[in-house]
Amino acid sequence: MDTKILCLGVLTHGDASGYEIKKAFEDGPFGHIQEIGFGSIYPALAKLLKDNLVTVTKYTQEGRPDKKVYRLTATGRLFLLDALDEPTEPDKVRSDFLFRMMFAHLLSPSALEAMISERMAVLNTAIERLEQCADDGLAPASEVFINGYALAIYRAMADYIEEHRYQLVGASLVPERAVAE
Amino acid sequence: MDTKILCLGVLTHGDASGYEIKKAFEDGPFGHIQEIGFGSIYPALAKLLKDNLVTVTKYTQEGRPDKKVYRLTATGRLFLLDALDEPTEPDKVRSDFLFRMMFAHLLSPSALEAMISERMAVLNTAIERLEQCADDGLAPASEVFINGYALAIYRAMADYIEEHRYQLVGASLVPERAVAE
DNA sequence: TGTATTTATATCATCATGATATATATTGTT
DNA sequence: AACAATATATATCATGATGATATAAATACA
Repeated sequence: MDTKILCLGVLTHGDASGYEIKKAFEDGPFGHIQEIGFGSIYPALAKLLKDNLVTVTKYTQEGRPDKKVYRLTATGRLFLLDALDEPTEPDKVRSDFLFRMMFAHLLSPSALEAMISERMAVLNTAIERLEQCADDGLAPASEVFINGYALAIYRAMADYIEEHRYQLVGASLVPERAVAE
Repeated sequence: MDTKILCLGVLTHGDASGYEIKKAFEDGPFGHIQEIGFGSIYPALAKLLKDNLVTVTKYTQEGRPDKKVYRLTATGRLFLLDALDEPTEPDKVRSDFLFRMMFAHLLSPSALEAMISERMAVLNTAIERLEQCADDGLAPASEVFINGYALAIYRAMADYIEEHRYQLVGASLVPERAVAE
């Protein structure tokens, strides 16, 4: 599932520029799937254009750079559908936070507490935002499903951390006791 | 948080070869943090060695290639501690599965059902494995915390999908109804 | 007996990441 | 009103990650 397919996916929701595609993976409907950067998007769009999977229209603007709006072609739509038929790759996760928790016993209790509190703040912000857009009503079924899924996971994370954080902080305070037993 | 730091982290648990470091990120204690491949590990170990953050001992074996076992140096340990003090980067996720769910309305109901069922099977296998090693007892606090965290998330995913899968399959069966309303 | 998996390292082309450059309009703050 | 920060918009670059491939033999499994 490379950036080309991700771009084609966003373009099924309507024509878009590279900038708008990135936004779709930040706050937009694709926001909980993954992040992508300009360094991936612009080369991907160039390749898609070369292979006639998208077309482009330039809008010259005063002051700002030309806005290049891309549109899916019929070939591009078929290409996406073929990609969706291929085996689903397993989810990939990269958690800096969990890596740090592996070394809770090497951190000072205050540093550990700060990390956990910061993480809780991030999670609670995400939860609040999702709870608000849950009442929008008119979103398509897939978006409702994904927003609910993300909300369920964030809640599970926050609940678990809240309930078990003192196990970690306790272990960091009295490591010698665990060894003695 | 690059591969060098990840390798140093594993080496705090004891000397290891590149092969063993990879295993630690598959089934081992670092299994829920992220995946790394040989293509990242071997160059990272070479750089760590050059910077005197690790040492290496070669074990010549008959038939097999030399096993190169790496050991953390005092400098390496400090380097890791410094890295843990830097700001925690946000978690990164890449979900091929969720991307496909965004296009539930473009898939045949049977293909969609197959994807969801496969996903549930993967999740249930992971849950069973985690439930078994939850009874091990003698693991350090950090590993217990992370295993419990992973288990909570997998359960939340499986529960949510099980409860809401028919919303997606229903929408894929009767898309014309949603448009008409 | 034959096949698949595990042990073990290494390299390579391709792709992604994150930083940086450029330039202006808009919004927010003191 | 002046100033700073953010949003709009594209593009490139060095560095690093990914996944595939090569090599080779022991062990487990059918």
